[in-house]
Amino acid sequence: MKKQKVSSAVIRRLPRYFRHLNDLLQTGTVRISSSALGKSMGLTASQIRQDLSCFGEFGQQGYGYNVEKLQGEIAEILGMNRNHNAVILGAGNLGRALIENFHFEKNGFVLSAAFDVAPSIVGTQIGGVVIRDTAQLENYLAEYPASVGVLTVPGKVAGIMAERLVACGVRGIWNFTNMELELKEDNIVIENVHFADSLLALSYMISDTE
Amino acid sequence: MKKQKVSSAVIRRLPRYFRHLNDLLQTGTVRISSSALGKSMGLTASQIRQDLSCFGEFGQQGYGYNVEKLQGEIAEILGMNRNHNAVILGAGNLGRALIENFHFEKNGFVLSAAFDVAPSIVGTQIGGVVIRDTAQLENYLAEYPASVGVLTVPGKVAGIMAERLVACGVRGIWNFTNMELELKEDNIVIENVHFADSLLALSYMISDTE
DNA sequence: TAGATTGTTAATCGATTAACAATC
DNA sequence: TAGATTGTTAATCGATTAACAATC
Repeated sequence: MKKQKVSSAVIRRLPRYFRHLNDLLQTGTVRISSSALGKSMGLTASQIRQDLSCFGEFGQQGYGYNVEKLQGEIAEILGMNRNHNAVILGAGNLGRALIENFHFEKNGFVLSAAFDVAPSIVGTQIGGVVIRDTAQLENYLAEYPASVGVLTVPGKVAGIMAERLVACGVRGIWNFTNMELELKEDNIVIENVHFADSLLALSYMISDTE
Repeated sequence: MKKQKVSSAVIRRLPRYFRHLNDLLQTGTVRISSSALGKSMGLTASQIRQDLSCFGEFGQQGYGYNVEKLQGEIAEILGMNRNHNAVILGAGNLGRALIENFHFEKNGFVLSAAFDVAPSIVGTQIGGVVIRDTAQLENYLAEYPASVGVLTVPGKVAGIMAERLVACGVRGIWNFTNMELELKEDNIVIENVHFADSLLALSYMISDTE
């Protein structure tokens, strides 16, 4: 599907396009030009056209882009229509926050299960999702494969759990632990959400002026 | 302190340097060369030296860098020694996850208070932090100023709460809501943690190969 | 001292911006 | 049709990498 090697800068902008197009749809906007979209997102019109041209021709001269169509195209590019399944490992505070408040389905994912080691919560439900025993991870994923594992476990077991997920055929790991995962396998995608890195960048930026 | 305009790419790498140097300290490593550090981080030696040269001269020819000293310098650059205070707005799942599990103090921050609107939790403590009534935000911050506000409130009040924080003198906002904040004020730093953007980037990357 | 490694300048590479012919 | 706006090619800008004199 991909025409060429797409740079990571472009990939990181795609979800923002999707989000902004969503907003436009909400407000009933039917069409938008690259320059108008750019203005609202703080990008140049050129950059938007250049970005989109990595994937196809979605606009029309003299008209611009149909918002709904473009949003659909970007959803497709992002892989939102592939019925990706996800499982969460670790139903502590953060795991629960994701289970209850994060809208997996709005992002094209089905959260099929969550796992934890604490007997007190195994078997309970959170936000409609059953918490299973981590010991059952392999059994479960053998029956119900998932493409993404969400790591919200304590850092010290992050590496082990990551390898277990990969052994079960997971293609990507959404890593919320503060550990840098180093997998033996190739071609597994790791997406880190390092809170500390984010806060420290903020710290730098507010400490800047003096 | 800053010698020049530092690019955002460099700023984003600083926390990673800090983290890796921490790991090296843990394992008792005393010195390291740019090439060894680069190898372990997946960067070139050139890039590391180039990055560090934005801030000063921290190495020694023929020797490399003293790990402890370099870590200290980067902590200083990141503003980790400035006794930044933070307050959390919204003690739902995500807010609680941050209060209980995120180590603000390891990143140079003091989490001084949390706020919520739910009468059922106002006045209680979570992980040693008192949950206060959001109505008291202005009173509290007038007495105990904070440099960063953490937004873990529902998206629909994110904008309002952000403006209230800014009016109270906050310099930066750590935004965990899925809203794009647009402040009236200039020179306020917004650091977004958009879970959806992160998952969608992962979705793209695992959907890539076919 | 000789070997190692820095900080920095120059070269290369890639990403962003500008320009414009094509065309709705 | 005339005006608007695309997709794409060329120009510019910035970031990464390479090279090397300085020196510990």
